Amino acid sequence: MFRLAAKMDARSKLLDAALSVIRHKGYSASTVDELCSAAGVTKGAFFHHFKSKDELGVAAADHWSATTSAMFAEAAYHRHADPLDRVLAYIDFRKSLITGGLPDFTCLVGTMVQETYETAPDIRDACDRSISGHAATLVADIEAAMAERDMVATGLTAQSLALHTQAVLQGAFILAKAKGGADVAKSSVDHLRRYIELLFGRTPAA
Amino acid sequence: MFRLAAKMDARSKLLDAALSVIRHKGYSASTVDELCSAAGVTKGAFFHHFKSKDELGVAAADHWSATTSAMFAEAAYHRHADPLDRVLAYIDFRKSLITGGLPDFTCLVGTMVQETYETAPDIRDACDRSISGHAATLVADIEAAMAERDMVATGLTAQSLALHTQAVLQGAFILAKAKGGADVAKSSVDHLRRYIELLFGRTPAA
DNA sequence: CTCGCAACGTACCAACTAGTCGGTATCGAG
DNA sequence: CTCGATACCGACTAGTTGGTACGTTGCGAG
Repeated sequence: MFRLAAKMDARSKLLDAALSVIRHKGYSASTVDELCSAAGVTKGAFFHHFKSKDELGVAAADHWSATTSAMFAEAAYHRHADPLDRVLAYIDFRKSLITGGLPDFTCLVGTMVQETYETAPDIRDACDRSISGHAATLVADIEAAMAERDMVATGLTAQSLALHTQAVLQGAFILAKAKGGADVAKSSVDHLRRYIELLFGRTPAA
Repeated sequence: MFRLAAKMDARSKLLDAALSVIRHKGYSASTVDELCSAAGVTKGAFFHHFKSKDELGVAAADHWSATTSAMFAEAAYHRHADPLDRVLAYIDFRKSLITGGLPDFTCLVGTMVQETYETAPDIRDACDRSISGHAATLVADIEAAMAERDMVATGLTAQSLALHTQAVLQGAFILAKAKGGADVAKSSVDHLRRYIELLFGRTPAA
């Protein structure tokens, strides 16, 4: 039979709990027991669904990718006619997401990859898939915007600019965590927007 | 008597070891035992110098600040006559540091703050001091460059641009860790340079 | 209904964790 | 020399860690 999960099963509860707990405390400091109690599930259920803590880490990153990509796919910034407008609207959308508590708007995979890039290659790969996969959704629009302005000869690639947007966002989250507030992050996103406006020859707003 | 430390004492060895071990495995995953054996020191020495693991975390962040700030103070990028040239040379310098293995060029405090921003306020503050303090060393040059071009009215502040440079660097490190290579990071630093060139009305090189 | 299997729950363990505690070595002051 | 203080050692502990063993429940197939 197929698995429509009308009722939330232990696996889903664990994955959702993982997103929250790991974003609060980091991956290593998140214990299996804590993950279980946050999910309202016993340890037996945990190791029934995941062979190890690391396997949950991979699944959590994949779950994060699925959740966020669904959210961005539905977002309104795609509706602009001009490709550059879509890119700028994406940035604005990202900025609008920076609200509430730090664990609510920071990135799970950005946090996890810092702790696991050397010790858990599977998790690192899952984090890379998440970040690079999301960046890839921007490439087409950036490429179209570049083509309209024959910027191809500049040596600058759409792929590299797409990755740069993610770097700025990840860095903005780190600064926000260090300073304990969201303002720095928003300000950095403003700089990113201004960069793209300047790059594509549009006069910055403010 | 004053403490000239002709011979490396246990405290210094522990701090140096901490920089290395934590950059490899993150803060939480770095155990006290491992820190000790990496430093060639016993556990007794550890808890003689530090009341707790968290206290070492704070000391490690401070030690990182001291080490890096000494290095940047001596660097050649200060020697340019024009303030904007100094800022751009700083960026080039940062890019030139991105070589070798990932644990060698990534940032200790950027790694630590992600794991501890909620659970260990003392460590978070130490990380903030390190990042914000380093950013502050750029403010004067950015301000001078802005003044020369009467950019003050734009609402853009030197402080915010200085912090943005750090955000880009931190984000570049995360991307590098995710992709397992330094190239993404360098590319992001190139974007940062181009932004500043465009912002200050200088034609980008490549 | 029975069978079988996936989805859990409970009790448990070996290894590891941060931190302690009594002891020793060294060194400068008096 | 003695005295005291600082630096360091290493065995120990109480609690925690990821992971296991085994029992129970529920549910769809035949």
